[in-house]
Amino acid sequence: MVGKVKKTRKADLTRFPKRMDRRTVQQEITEKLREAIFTGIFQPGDRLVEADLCALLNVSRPSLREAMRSLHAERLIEIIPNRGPQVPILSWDSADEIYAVRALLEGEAAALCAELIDDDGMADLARALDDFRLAVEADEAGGRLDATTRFYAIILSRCGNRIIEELLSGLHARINFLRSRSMSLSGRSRESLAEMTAIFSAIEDRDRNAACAAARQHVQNAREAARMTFEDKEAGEKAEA
Amino acid sequence: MVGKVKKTRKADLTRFPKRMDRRTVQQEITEKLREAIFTGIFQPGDRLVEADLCALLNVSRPSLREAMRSLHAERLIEIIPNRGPQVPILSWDSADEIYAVRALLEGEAAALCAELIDDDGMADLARALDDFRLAVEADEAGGRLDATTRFYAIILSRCGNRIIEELLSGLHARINFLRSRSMSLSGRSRESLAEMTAIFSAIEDRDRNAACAAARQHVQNAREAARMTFEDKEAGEKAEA
DNA sequence: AATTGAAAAATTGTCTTACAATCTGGCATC
DNA sequence: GATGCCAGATTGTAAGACAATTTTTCAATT
Repeated sequence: MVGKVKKTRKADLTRFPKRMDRRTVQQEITEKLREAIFTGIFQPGDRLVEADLCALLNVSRPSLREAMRSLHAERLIEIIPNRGPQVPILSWDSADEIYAVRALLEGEAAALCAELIDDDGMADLARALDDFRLAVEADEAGGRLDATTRFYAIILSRCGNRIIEELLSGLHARINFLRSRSMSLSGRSRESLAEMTAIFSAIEDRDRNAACAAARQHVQNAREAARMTFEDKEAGEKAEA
Repeated sequence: MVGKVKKTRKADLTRFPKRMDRRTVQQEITEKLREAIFTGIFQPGDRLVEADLCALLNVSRPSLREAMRSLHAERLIEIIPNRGPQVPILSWDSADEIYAVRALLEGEAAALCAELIDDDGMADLARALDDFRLAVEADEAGGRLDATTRFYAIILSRCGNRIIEELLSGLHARINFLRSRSMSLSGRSRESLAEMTAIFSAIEDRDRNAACAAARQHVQNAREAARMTFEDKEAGEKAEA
């Protein structure tokens, strides 16, 4: 056996996807619940009662609880022992910290993207930006959020660093409800358009530093908008009490 | 009811910890398994068979599977459908991406720390650095890793941004086995000592930019050391085949 | 009227058992 | 040496059960 040479070479098929389409029940639950939190069907502070969700989703408790653990590790829910899971109420301080890290990571992503993106990617970016422009002019909230999400997804997928992509998508999920709230502030979408255009131009020019600065600026402005909705909400709650 | 004013004000006790010490079974399992991966008891590529672990830890399968979902969401294990969980084999490309993000985040953490740390924190940092120096001079591998971990934990806990702390501890867990490997390279610990001293000095001087640069440099050097152990290992594996 | 205390109900944490679906490895066959 | 098939191992999922804990209800008390 030693020193023997193989005559034919075979492909390493160990990593070939066996059943790509098949998704497990727990995966489906996790995705559905994540989506529900993401879109605001479950509001911050809502408790997620296991029995209710099992009945709703038609799954067993063990499967549901596994999904809960996944969401908990993603910080999309918090689990208080003997009390169960609930959607966390994000303080402004925490949200602010998330915006700070977003600025850092999105700046880096834009910079890397400026160095790495190809013509295909630029075409995709241009299309997303155009869609956003159209949605702003037509004043369609849904279209704006969708186009923004696509715009960023393209940058993240082309920045050459999957870890950045992974961390940012986690952070985005945690403050998504703020994004939809602040994006509806009057005038915010036109500012957004200008900022995103700046990012686009910098990437088009392959200007690493400009892309970083533009992306950071965009996050900083989004942070300001979010802060305003936070203050509004707190004022409203005080008036209520 | 409307317009009525409360006569007395009571503390909001809803968030008071009811039973701080009590930990659930699933929490304990998760921590034990995380620790086992962290310390290398489970090697990359190892499969984690549910039945075996249940017997080992004396817990039921549902509890174990919940723990697995947590670890999966933390990317400490991967779960292949119908094949089960296993410790991921990190490619150099992935590790490299992690080092890039570490440089970004640890640089920012050091910068923030330089602005925020108080005298207590500096004293803690000085102690950790001293311990590291002693461990280097005594050539104690365990002591070095321990002191390094403490040094960084202090910086992270004092940087004022919990998200950075959270993300970095996740990244550290994923490349911990590389850290212990590369830290045993000859001469690496003396370099580390110099780099950590530079970080310490910059923070002591409250020099934001210098702290950031020093921390980034430290990560870059650690990356280089890790790359070498990767090449060694690949060469070794080729020779074996 | 507000507070306290205890019983009742709801909910979670955990284990056990069960079984179908899928993967793995060995054996016979070509 | 390749192919096909069967048995064993392992995972995915469900259902049932029960103790521990929290929350609610409601009457008794100050």
